[in-house]
Amino acid sequence: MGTPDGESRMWEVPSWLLTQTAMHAGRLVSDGFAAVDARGYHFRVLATLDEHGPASQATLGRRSGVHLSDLVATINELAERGYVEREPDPEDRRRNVVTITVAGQRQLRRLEKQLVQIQEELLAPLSPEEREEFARLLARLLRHHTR
Amino acid sequence: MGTPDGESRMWEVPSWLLTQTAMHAGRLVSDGFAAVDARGYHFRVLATLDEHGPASQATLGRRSGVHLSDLVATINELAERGYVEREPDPEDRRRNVVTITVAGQRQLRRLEKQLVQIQEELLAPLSPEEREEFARLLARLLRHHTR
DNA sequence: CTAATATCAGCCTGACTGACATTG
DNA sequence: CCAATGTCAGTCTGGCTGATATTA
Repeated sequence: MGTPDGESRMWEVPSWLLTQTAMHAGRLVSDGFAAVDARGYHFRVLATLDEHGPASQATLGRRSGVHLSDLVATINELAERGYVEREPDPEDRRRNVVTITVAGQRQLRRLEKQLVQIQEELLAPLSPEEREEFARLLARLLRHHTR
Repeated sequence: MGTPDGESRMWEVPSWLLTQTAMHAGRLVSDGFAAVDARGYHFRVLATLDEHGPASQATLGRRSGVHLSDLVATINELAERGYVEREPDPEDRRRNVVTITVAGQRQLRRLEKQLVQIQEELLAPLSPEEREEFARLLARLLRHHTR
């Protein structure tokens, strides 16, 4: 693949640079997570549970930004692996209370470690100052496009 | 959506900033292209045809970086709209020769115009110098991750 | 009756894999 | 027989939509 002729003009289009680079980042992330039998949603859900404690799926969805429908599958996967427990709430029988387990906390730490390493790989060619500038610019764009 | 609690720590993770921002960029691009009844692959294929002239699908795939399998569908769509013509190559009957039409060139110009406008929207909060720095950093990362 | 909650099935873009038939 | 070409079906991640059933 590399840089086929037809793609050459793309290197002047910021949106192209952005989405392409993001694709590589996405691969690094999903590969890194796959190495510990996880995927992106696992981290977000475990991190949210760890930070805020047990919650219903609806609350968890609101806090983590993961869609309710996706949350169902994610919690299935996490529960299968013993990283969370899903129990009916006796106070409101519509709800499931989801709780992170000790094994889940261990897994979260593994995921955090992976994430650090992934950032290193992703930003390898940039100096510390450039990395900061890069993050700063991205954050500004992201803030602007998320109201 | 905005910034739910569980996402707050994400704002320190460059890969997250990158993929999220790219998601917004991707939406801008596909919305902008959809406004002229197109999608991303259309631009890449039309631009390649315009730059290099008629080619077989295999060649076109190599030049544009679009996968052969996706190219089939893309050319179907472009041909339906009258933007390209697909004819069997009399010299090698395995091949189709794909040619951009005059209407296709008009469409390409529309897409290019959209693309310029999209960059403006995407980079709105950045100064000209910041935009350049941003593109420069992205290009360096992308080059590094594409061997 | 309405609202919240959980579940399930399905869609979308872009990149990609694998199978297959035709032709060189 | 092998290689190139075109086609088709299907996979994946993340973010969605919509329908449905249960319970408050």
